[in-house]
Amino acid sequence: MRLRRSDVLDGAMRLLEEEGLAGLTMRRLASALDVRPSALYWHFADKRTLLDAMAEEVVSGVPEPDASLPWDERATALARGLRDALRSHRDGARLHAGTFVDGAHTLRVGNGLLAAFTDAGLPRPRAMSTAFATLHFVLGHTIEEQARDELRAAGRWNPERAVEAAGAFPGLAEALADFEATPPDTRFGEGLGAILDGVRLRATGGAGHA
Amino acid sequence: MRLRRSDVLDGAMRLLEEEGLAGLTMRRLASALDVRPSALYWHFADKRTLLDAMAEEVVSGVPEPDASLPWDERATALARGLRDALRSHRDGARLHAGTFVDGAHTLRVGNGLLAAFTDAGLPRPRAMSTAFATLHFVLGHTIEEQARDELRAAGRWNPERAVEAAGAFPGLAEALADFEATPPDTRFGEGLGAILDGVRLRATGGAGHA
DNA sequence: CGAAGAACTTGAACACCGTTCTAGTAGAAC
DNA sequence: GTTCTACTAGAACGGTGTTCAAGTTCTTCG
Repeated sequence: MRLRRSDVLDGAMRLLEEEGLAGLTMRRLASALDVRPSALYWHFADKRTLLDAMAEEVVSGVPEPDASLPWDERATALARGLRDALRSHRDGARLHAGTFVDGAHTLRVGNGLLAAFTDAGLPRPRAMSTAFATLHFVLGHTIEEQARDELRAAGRWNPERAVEAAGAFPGLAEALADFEATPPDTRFGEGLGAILDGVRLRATGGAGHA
Repeated sequence: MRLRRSDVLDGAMRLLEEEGLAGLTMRRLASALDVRPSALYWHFADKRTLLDAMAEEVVSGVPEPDASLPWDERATALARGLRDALRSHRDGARLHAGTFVDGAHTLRVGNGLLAAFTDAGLPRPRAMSTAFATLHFVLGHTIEEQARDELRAAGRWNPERAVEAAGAFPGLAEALADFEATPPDTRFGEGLGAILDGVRLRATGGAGHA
């Protein structure tokens, strides 16, 4: 019963769920697999390589949307699929940050968005920039979403400090209250909708400046 | 010549520039300040607290745009200001990720965007969601931008693997070439422009679905 | 001026971490 | 059944964040 590369990867994913990214150490992983730490280094050159493989594993879960759907539904499916994939693993977004454009599956999602936006009528370079902007929005949103969850779970989340800080700038307290009151799902949909509406306006020739 | 809290913070910012986030350790910081590590813990409860203060320091550099400007110029100034602030420090984006909505200055920028979007004509909850979507786009974009720089500097950037992976999906190689060919500034402007055009369309009542 | 108390630092230790190395064992191929 | 490869054990190296009792320096006040 030897150890295989896939065993290490699976064990790492399981450990991530239980302990979070900070608790995922080579030593803990080794002992969970009932093996000495040095054995892991036969299968993965170093921890960074293992984390990269894990990140790729996460994104491989994003389904490919039906090509017959209209462009906006395809784009929505990809963006939501990526968010769901990241959220379905603890610290999934932070795990993925930094390995962003690299990796076959990430590029696959990016390419799907690119196709959707060219189908919408955007010229190629603009469609490409918008596709990656969408990826960046999803990543940024999910990082913050999960960071919030993690902080709350660890008891490090102190609303009173934010409220106190709010007093220093006009309108901040209300903005904060609005932010707290709106569920992440809704905020995500609104942000994505703004981008898609931007594509719609630009596809019809009414391009703004930035 | 005692050590003050601001000395520690300044020293940490300087060390970040020289060594990067991974090289920023309490021991190195202490020896740079000519002090024993435990002395730092008088001024900051732990490393996390120090990193939070550093993140806040970074964002404090975002200038407040002239209130008399039209909404879209104000939004552009804030988004670009945040990107520049993050980029003006090594690993600035990664440092900031995870501490996102917290912090007075981050909320100040978010609030400025909110004001811009309500002035554009968006109803309040929608303006708020879009403001944070913009923040998330900026963060995601800059994380990837700096990660790329850092990987390239460390010699971990291998284009051939990405190109090889590109072969597996139709159209991927071209997308990748486009991505590489477009400067980050342009990509950033296009992404931001899409969001702002989305606001324009939505402000005139032509709201899409997401 | 001198004592009292607060502010701050030291030095040593604790329990971890990623990684490397040599020596050795188990499995597959012939 | 031997040989070669794939894989693992064990021990060590040089780090890491953090804690704590003991000591020092500075400030304040009688």
